[in-house]
Parts: sequence; C-alpha cells; structure tokens
Amino acid sequence: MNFSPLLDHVLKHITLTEEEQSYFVSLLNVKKIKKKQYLYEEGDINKGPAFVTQGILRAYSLDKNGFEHVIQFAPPGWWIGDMYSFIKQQPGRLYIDALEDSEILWLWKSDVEKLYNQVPKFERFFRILAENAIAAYQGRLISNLSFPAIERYAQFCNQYPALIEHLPQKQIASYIGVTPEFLSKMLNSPSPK
Amino acid sequence: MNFSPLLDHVLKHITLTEEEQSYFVSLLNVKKIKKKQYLYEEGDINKGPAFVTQGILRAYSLDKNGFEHVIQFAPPGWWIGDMYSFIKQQPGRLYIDALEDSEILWLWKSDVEKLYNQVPKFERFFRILAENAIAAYQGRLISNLSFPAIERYAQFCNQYPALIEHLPQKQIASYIGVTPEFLSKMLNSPSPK
DNA sequence: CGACAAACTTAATGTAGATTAAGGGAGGAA
DNA sequence: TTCCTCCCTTAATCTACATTAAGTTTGTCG
Repeated sequence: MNFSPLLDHVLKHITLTEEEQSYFVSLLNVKKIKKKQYLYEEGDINKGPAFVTQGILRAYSLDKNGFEHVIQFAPPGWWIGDMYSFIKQQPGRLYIDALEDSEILWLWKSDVEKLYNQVPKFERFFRILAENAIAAYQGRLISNLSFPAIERYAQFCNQYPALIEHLPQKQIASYIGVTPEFLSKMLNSPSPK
Repeated sequence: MNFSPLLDHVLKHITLTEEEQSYFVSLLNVKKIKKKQYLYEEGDINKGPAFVTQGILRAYSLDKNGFEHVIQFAPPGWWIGDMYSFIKQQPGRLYIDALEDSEILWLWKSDVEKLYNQVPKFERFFRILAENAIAAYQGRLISNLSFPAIERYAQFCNQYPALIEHLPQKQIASYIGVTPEFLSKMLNSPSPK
C-alpha cells in the first residue's frame, strides 16, 4: 500500500518525525469499496474520517420520498465522513457510497483519540482540515440560498472542473439541488454554455 | 469585564492552568456593537472569531438583487465569523451585524496564532469547535436540500426555541430560505401549528 | 453478439414559493 | 398628539422548478 498521498497531504500542514509518521501509518486501515457499495455499514458509528486514494465517494441524504440529495463528492485526496455521527456517536443521516470502484484509508474513532494523545500536532492538522471544511460549507450555503440553479451549476463547474467529466449528470443535478430533467433542460436551452 | 462565560465554555473542552487562563484572557478584545452596526468594517480580514456575550449577531450574504440571506444567528455563548475570509485572508462574502445591542469578545488573527504556540491545547479546543460547526452545517444543508419550507421552520423551532421569541419573523424567513410573505402565509394557513 | 439497465432528452402539466401591491398595527421621536 | 418606520398580514399574479410520462441513446455484461 502506498501511503504517500496522505502523508504528503498531512506534511503540508504539520511536520512529523519519521517515528511519528510510521505511528500514524500504523493506525490506518485500507478499504477497497466497489461501485455502489457503502463506506459505513448499518449503524457504524465508531469509524472516523476516510481519506480517498482512488475513485470517487459521495455523501447523500434521503428525503421522505426516497430521493437522494448529494451533500459532498470526494475524489482522490479528499476526506469524507458523517461528522454528526462521528461527534455525537449516534447514527447519522448521511449515506456514503462509491460512485466508482474506490480505495480509502480510514481510522477508528478510538485510534484518532490515541493519535491526539501520542502526537498532539494532529490536533492542529485536523483543526485546519475542519476549518477549511467550514469555509466550504459556508460557501455552499450561500450558494444555495442566494443563487438560482443555473449559477449554482456554473459555480460547480468552476470549483470542480475535473468532476464534471467524471460524474453522471444526475449526480451533479442532485448536488446543485435540482432534478436531472431540469438540469438537462437548462443545459440544452437558449444559452447552452 | 466578566470573562467567565467564555472561560467556562473553554474549560468544558480543555483544562487550563491559572496562568494559561489569564494569558488567554489577556489576548481578548471587548467590543460593544449597537443594533445594526457591523462586526467587521469594510475589508477587515485580520480579525478572528468572535464570541457573543450579550445580544444577538447575524451573518448574512447578499444576492444580486440586494436580498439578504441569513447564514447564521449567534446568541450569547456562540461563536460567529467569516471562516472563508479568516482562512484565506481575503475579503469574504459574509456580512455580520447585530440584531440587538450586543457585546462580543474577539481575537486578532495574529493573537490566535500566538495562542496556538504558547498553549497548544487551544488547537484542540478550536478543533472541537470547528468539528461541531461542520456537523451543524451538514445538518443545515441536508435540511435545505431535502425538506420543504414548513419542515425547515419546524426544525428551526426545535433547534432554537429561545430564538423564535426574540427574532423578527423576517429574519427567520431569511434563515429557512423563504420570503417573509410566504412564512406569514404558512403560519396562518390551515394547520397553523 | 444481444439484451437489459442506466443515463440523457423532450414535452405537457402541476405546484411551492416569489413578486407585487396594499393596508394595518405597534413602537419611538419630536 | 402626530408622524414615521418597522413589522406583519392578505391576496392576486407569476415563475422557477417539480412531476409525470414518453422515447432515445449509451453502456455493460453474460
């Protein structure tokens, strides 16, 4: 297994000795997830954040009519997880599955705690990670509340150009908060961008 | 000035010696904000998070038609800030003002960095704070994407019962993402809850 | 290769919520 | 008191987007 994408990512924010690095790596679990399989099994609450090394994961919620609403995509190099479930240690409201055959690295919640105690610098790392996520969520909320669908689509294209090619249109529709039919109509209408 | 609400809040998550506590307090700035005044002045990017001790603050974005969209309310005991602007050190997209005469404690960005160096336990404190905020934003997004307006209102009432009484209806309408007219109609229609 | 499912399109109809416009009540300042 | 501003309400009209229902194209896998 090649841990260097994750290590590089960590080392961008904090410095670690060789021993600290190998301790961190020793806590990591590898998991291969086939397309359509889930990251967490039913009621899995002791699993911590997951770092994507291959493929694409997706977090979504379900409404009462059974429709999916995409909360986040995670291509390689991104983290994904149900933060509510993780913090409160309660079953969450998020489903996380793979849109393609994928591979992730993940930590047990208890190992994350150990890591904080053994190498407190990781408190800093995950603080920075969390702050960036907040900024992203704030931006997403602004977008949802303040812009019409066509501009949310344009913003998505700007922010995630690599994803546009990779993702079925209906997933993008779900992310920006419209039906696949409406997105299709938007894209094939007067100003077809 | 009475710092104990903030100190109590901090001490719920980390333990601090007397000296650490007074060092922390020495970095705090107090500011009184009158109703309708702003937390940040034009282009203020070196100011860090603000902790509300009295009153209510509000963060909102503006759309191209000049309409306000509330991203967050902050009653006493809550933190508020423009995380994007804080992290990227760029002008943000959020306006933060007071809905009532208020009082806050705030830190310079540079003092937050000093605090992390002098008392690394604060990395842990702000990590926990940030993680909780993520959980809240995830919940808000789920709510916005997956539920109709009337249920978003019900959820708001459940989550912030104290705010319902305190806030003008139009602010709540803006938070749940509808016009004041429509909220009024909803509340005075068939099942008036 | 054939076939079955999944992805995209098109179009008719339906609806949640926006917009516009008007009027009424409560509080504050002079 | 009177005026003014802010807040809430009601109602008519409008629109962005959903729903339903075909049909078409693309992919995938036995």
